[in-house]
Amino acid sequence: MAITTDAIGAANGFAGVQSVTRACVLLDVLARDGQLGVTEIGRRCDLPKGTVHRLLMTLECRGYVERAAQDGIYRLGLKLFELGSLVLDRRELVTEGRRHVVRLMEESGETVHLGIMDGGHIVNLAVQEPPQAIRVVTPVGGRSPIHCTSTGKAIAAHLPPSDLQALVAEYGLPRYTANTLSDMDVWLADLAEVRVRGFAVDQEEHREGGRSVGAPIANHTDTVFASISVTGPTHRFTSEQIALFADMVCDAAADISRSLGAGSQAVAIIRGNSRKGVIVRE
Amino acid sequence: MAITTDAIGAANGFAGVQSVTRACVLLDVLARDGQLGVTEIGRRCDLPKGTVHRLLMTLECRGYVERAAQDGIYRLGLKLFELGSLVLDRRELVTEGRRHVVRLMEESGETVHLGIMDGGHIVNLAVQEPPQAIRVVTPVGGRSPIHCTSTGKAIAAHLPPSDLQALVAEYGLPRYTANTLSDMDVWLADLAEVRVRGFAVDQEEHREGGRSVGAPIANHTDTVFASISVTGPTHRFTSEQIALFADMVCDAAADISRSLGAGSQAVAIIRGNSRKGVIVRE
DNA sequence: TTGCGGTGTTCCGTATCGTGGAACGTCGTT
DNA sequence: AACGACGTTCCACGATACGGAACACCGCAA
Repeated sequence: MAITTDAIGAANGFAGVQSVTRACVLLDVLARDGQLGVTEIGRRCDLPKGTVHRLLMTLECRGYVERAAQDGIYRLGLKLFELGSLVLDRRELVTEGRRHVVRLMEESGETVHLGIMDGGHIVNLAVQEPPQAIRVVTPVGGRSPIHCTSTGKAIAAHLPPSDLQALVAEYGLPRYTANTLSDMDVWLADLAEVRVRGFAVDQEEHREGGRSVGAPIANHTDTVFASISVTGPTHRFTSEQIALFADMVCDAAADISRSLGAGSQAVAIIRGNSRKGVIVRE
Repeated sequence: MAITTDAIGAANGFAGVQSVTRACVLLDVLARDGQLGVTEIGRRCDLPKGTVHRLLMTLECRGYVERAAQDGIYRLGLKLFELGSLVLDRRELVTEGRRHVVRLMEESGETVHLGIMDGGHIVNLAVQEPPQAIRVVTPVGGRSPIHCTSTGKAIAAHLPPSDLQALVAEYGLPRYTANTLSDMDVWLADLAEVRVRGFAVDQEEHREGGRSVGAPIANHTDTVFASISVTGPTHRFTSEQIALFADMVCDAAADISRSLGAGSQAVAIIRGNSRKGVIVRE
């Protein structure tokens, strides 16, 4: 499937500056498919060779792409890494959250994710994997769906209904496993439960054999904008374990929120009204 | 000073696609100065408001920039973080090197840098800081000069003379401290010494009060392309300590090179012909 | 309230600029 | 030697981005 120039929120007519949009598409293609030649890139995004070549040269001048010395194969450049690192530096969330992420990993012995919402998806800002043999691996910077992960649902639960409608209208509730909540009403009911409990649970809704527990993080304006979660194989996520993990995750989320300046009432909401147990689908 | 649209290697006439180059400049400005409004960005890169606004909207559609909800202030977007993370995933160097970086930090008790050369500078791909109170802090993704850091000199020492000439012709040997080697001949002599010893030493040449020891890393084509170093305050880098650090750093560099598939003769070169001591400038 | 200086945003005629097809040079393979 | 596939260069055309100016909106001060 060719990556198109359709913009993210292009319901309106604005398509953006053509060549800039195209340059972005080239980067998307390189991000998805690794390293490619001019012709191949042209094929994948329906552009003539000449155009692709010109755009790539421009991006190369700026360090956004680079090419293997001999064969003229292009790949993403270090400039992107440089800019990407700057993005995180500006987000106190990561500096504040990192030690909690590590501690939570050590406490739980499972993979910990710290995520933020961006354009209908969850972006993993930090990941800490346990030294376990069987563990979940998700790359830093990777994106996860919002409707079937505990990080996603922890945030979604605190979004205004209109935003949820808009999100679902745009992305739908695509099915990943047999357990994915792909019905709007069921999903909304689950989110309501998340609000009551204070934490979200993903029971193999995203990946077969994987469960996770996540809690929301609020900032100084008392708005939920991020979340933290532990993830692991189903057999280590029994009802009792989930209850234990939930306590740890909520504590961590509350700590991070406080250190970001969230008010005590927001923290109380995060911690949930009741810690009633989770019914595990066996 | 306004950031211009001059390309990196624009000795030739090719200036790139105008709007793409401009978009890159906008990102550079945002990277340097944090978050800015449309007018201010326009001022800093000499573009009319309308143009800046149109370009920013395009970049926003793609997630390369984002804006605070209320005030229309732009900043770098998470898409850049996403792409930046991918750049590293593709570089086996980082996955192979990270555990060595951590081990070296623990062994030495000092800050460890893993760097690669890009466009006349060293980019720090990984940094590990010790839990010391006094320590060197350099952000991941940050750039360092090549002529006055141990990471830089470790790589430069194994570059062909013509490349060195070209680098100096373009960037010069700017002085950072009183110790900076800013004379070409002196610098080349230092690099020759690096080749003999197998490791490079920076004696407050980059930062007042900071010393570092670095060794080159070769890949499967037996080409030096990266380096690893320990950095710390001068008082912890005596002649004896430097000798100890040098052993550790060279071992780590050799290990990483081997795991990247470097041949044994390349590793031998990296390890240097003689480990004769370093004369410390007091 | 009424201005004012500062934003961000939109508009539209113009000519600049990017476009893309086709031709070229250069490999490696048959 | 001929082919195919690649990256690169070229150039006339016209679509496209440009940018100045007008607009809308705020917060502030008089």
